Amino acid sequence: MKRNDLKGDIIRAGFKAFAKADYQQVSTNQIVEEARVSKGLLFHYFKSKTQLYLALYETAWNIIQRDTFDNFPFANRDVFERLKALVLRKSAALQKHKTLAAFIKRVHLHTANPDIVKARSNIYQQFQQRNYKRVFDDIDTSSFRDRDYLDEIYKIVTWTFTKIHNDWERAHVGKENAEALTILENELVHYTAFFKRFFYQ
Amino acid sequence: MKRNDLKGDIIRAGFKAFAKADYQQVSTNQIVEEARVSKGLLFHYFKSKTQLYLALYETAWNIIQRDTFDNFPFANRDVFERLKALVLRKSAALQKHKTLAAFIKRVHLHTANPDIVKARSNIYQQFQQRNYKRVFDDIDTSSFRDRDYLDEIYKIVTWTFTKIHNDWERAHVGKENAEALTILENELVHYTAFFKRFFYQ
Amino acid sequence: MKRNDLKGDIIRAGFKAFAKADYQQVSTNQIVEEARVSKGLLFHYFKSKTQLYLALYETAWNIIQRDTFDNFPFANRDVFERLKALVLRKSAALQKHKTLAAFIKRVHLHTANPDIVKARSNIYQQFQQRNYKRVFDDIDTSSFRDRDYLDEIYKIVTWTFTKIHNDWERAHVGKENAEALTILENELVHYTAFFKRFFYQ
Amino acid sequence: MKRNDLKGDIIRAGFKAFAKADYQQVSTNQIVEEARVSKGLLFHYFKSKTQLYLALYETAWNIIQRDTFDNFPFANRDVFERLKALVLRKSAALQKHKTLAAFIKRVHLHTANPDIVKARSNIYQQFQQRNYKRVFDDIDTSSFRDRDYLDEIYKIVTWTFTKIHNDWERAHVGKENAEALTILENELVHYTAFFKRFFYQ
DNA sequence: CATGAATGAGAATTCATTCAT
DNA sequence: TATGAATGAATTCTCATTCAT
Repeated sequence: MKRNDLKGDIIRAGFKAFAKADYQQVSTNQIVEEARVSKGLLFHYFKSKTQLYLALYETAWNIIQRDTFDNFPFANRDVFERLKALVLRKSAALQKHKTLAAFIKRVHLHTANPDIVKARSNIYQQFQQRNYKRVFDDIDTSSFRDRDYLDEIYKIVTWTFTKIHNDWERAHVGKENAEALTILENELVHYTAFFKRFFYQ
Repeated sequence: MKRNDLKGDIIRAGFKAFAKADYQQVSTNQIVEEARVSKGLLFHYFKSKTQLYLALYETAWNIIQRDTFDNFPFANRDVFERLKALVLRKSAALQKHKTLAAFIKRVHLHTANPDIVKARSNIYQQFQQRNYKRVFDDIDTSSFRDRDYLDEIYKIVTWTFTKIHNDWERAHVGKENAEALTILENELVHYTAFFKRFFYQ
Repeated sequence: MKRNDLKGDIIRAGFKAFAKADYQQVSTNQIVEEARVSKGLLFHYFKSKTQLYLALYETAWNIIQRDTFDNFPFANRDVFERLKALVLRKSAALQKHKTLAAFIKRVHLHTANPDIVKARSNIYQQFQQRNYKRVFDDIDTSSFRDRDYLDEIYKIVTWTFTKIHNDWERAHVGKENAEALTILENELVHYTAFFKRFFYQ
Repeated sequence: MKRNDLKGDIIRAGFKAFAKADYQQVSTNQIVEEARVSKGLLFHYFKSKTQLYLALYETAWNIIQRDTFDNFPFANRDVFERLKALVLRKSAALQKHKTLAAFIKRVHLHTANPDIVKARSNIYQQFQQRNYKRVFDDIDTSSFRDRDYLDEIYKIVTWTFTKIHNDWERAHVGKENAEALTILENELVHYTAFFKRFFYQ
């Protein structure tokens, strides 16, 4: 742990600024002032404002992912339980890191710069793929009624949970209490039971 | 019809520019160049870029509203039919004025400037109120089974139609054919029948 | 004649600065400070530093050309005399406008920016063409021994005079006295006589 | 031969960069990146960008000089033959080291920084003096018709050969074949014979 | 109503140089 | 020797707004 983590200061200042305002609206001046760092240092670590923005985005997902998969119940090899845990833990992580959550939301809203849009969706897809690879790894398929339709089932479950999560997020936007998470959990538990009933023997 | 409608030129150039790019992204220079008008004239008619933006927003809704209520079937005093017509005609108007539709969508996405956000939602609410006042004016309530619950019924119908419209819009974003409108109409017709069945005698 | 010719001030400051130092070495800051003008005004009149540079180059040649052809002895329809006058008057004009001469020399030395190099040589060629078109207009060819070789003769004379001028310029670089011009004139007179002797009847 | 010749890497990278672009145009960053060396090391070996530039210039001439005088025919004590050999071997050395040749040309074009201009011409003169001192050392003057005019003769020959070399260089700029060198040699041989005829008994 | 000259703060980025390790 | 973090002034260019005419 370095005494002077100026790069970290820049990153933190960047999250703070870009969580509150749009890419365009935030100036590199603001960031270096907030970070109490020279103008040059920002461009020493990140070769442009755009690169900084994208690096922050990647860092944000890294943090969320780390929290999501830290102590993840991989022991449970049931696919529905795993997906439920993924959605729930990711939501919890985002609620824990409010600045990151706000930042990520803003990045997704950003449409002005096409290069950013493209790079952002590449980064996002990479994280998604990596997550699902881990979640679907070493799944126990023995309980399934009909193993010929595993792919379809996986997709339907993934989409359903995603939709449930999105609706919940929209409904609880800005709210941060634990109660909201319980509501989400109940919803997921309900559908998990539903899926097991239909797809398991 | 004036020979030189320079204010109109500014407005048209504004719609064009702000439909393609965000508030921040568009410069007043771009607009006056597109409008082939002097810099000063823009600030003569609109005292700031923000005021221009908001004036355009108001103008956009005025145009949509004019189209919506031109030849509106006020003769039909049935509340469900009127609401159905409102939604349908507004959708048609937005499909007709594609630039305005794109512009309005962008304005609603804009979050950077809080003053703009506030003023925009005031304008929007005013239009909504005025619309519903006209639609609910001189309604024939004689068919209702129970007139004690009119308020609740009105709200439910309004919300339902709004939701149907939003879902339809998301599903047909960018598409512009008449077929899409027919789909919306069928949906609305279906629910109109439904409401009549339950709420009328 | 405007009281406040700020654009002119920028141009004069530009000539002064770019005559003393290379394109890169001169900052737009220096120029606006020298011209006592706001930063924005430079970019109001010239959309970039490069455009300013090229506009100055064109302006410089315009001035030299004006001086060269002001009261030009077009009455004399002898091609050799005209060419002699062209070279001599151009040299005199450059000696009169020392800053312009220094500026032009620097522009020709500039090799760093390929866009500038290309645009500069286009401008230069245009001026050359225009000059020669005027000089060769309405020439009296009756004295020529053999009119079949007019093109070749014109070229040889032009090249010879150009070479004489270049050698003279290199030899008298920086010197500014009238004596130097006399030397050039004598040289040109000498060759003019030579050409007439061989090419006229 | 050291394993890690980092100073040499910097020098090579410097030649490469400054051969392609002007002093101003090349950044120390470019050089250290090309040399795969840290920023600090450049300033450890060369205390400033200017000092690096001048050190490179001196190094370049050292290399050219080494090649020129390696196996130089000092056995031949005839002054004309020695001068001929000097010009010819220097030209050959520059054709062999194309990057150095390009670099030296650029340095000579540089006018922006007066300190550099001054220091560069000092270095150049030193090399010239040293060269001529070696060439004129232990010359056999016994063949001369009249030894009172040795100084003048030396100067005339030196200037003549220099002029021949310059003209040849301008005519063959960029060309790199051995044929060009032969042309230069023939020219020099011719004038050497001429000088001997007039100045020897 | 109409022009466009004029402003100046502020934007992103570059760069030679220093210095602690 | 060797690293690369750190600096901050300087660079070109943008832009909303004002104002005299």
